[in-house]
Amino acid sequence: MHKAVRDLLSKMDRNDVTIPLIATEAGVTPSTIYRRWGDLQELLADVAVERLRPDAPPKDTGSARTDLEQWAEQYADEMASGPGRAMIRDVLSSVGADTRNAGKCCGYTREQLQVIADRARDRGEVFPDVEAVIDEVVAPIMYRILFDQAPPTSAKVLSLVERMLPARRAT
Amino acid sequence: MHKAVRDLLSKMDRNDVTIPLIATEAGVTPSTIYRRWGDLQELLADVAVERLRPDAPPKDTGSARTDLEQWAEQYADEMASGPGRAMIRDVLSSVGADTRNAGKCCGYTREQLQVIADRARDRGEVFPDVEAVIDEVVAPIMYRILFDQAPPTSAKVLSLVERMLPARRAT
DNA sequence: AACTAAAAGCAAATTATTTGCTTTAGTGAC
DNA sequence: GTCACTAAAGCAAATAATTTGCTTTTAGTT
Repeated sequence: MHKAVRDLLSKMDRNDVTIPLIATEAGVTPSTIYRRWGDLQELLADVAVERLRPDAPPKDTGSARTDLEQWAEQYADEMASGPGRAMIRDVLSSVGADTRNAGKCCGYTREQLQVIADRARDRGEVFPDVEAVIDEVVAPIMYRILFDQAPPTSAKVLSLVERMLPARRAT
Repeated sequence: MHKAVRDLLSKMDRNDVTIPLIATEAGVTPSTIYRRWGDLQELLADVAVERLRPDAPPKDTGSARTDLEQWAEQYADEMASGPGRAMIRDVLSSVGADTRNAGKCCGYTREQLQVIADRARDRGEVFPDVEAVIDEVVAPIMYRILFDQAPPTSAKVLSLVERMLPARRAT
């Protein structure tokens, strides 16, 4: 079912996919989908959460600073892209008891940052608390993407990272 | 029309309001609404943006620090409440060309913060740039509300504010 | 008053959603 | 292996929402 949705989303406008369409694509009857998910919103949210799950830990670039820089830039790019924004919207739009969907995404981010933080500790580097990174790097990026006309530039993302970390030693 | 939607939202579950219902409440035919707004999402977004517009400038409490503290606490409370969260969701869910809706909300916030900043300047106080306040206070609050299980506590909000401002002099 | 353009009404056609009932597929007991 | 039993899926009819073409009203202009 998830595959059918992904296929359709890649082929057509997000506003044109309907449950009967997905059912046909998946070779299934619509009522099956209605009974399992309730409505399109929930199904799309489900698919979006899956697609937002990182498929690999952040790249190890040798230092916490560059790890975080690269991770943050990639995160910002992915989330600010058309598909990225659509997925975030889908996740946030699923109603009712489900703060769980959005919570999962936040959880993925925490896990990724924790990997970077653990590596930093293992190297003996100082590194801020993951929650602080969420407040000072992740949150501003996401806020700009969701509410602002222009997504954060690469320079902006880097400046957020710099603010988190101890001053760079002169080369 | 907006009034009809507000009345219905106060009476019943958000997931049970439909366009035909709103049309009846407003004494209007459904096709009128479909033609003007396209779908329920857009109409709800429209109403939500209106309700999110502040009805007064931030209270003048005598100092930039307390102005910002009080504003931030009220902002966090309103946005984290059930209705607040629903309105944010409605605003973010409106699709298509409309980053405009979310942009308006961001604009309201900017205006409010600018009032506080201008007052601070008039008093001769130092005060950070509004964009920095958005990054370091507003964004973390909103991120926690949208993605985290628990909304930010009052203490958390205050600590975000403190970080923005020059150290408080000992009394 | 007559003309015009935009908005609203109306109703038929289409499409999506819900629901009761039937069928199928999978699981464990014997 | 076969027989119940359960959970999920199919099917189809009923209901509800959405779209659309066309007519009517409304408000503004001459």
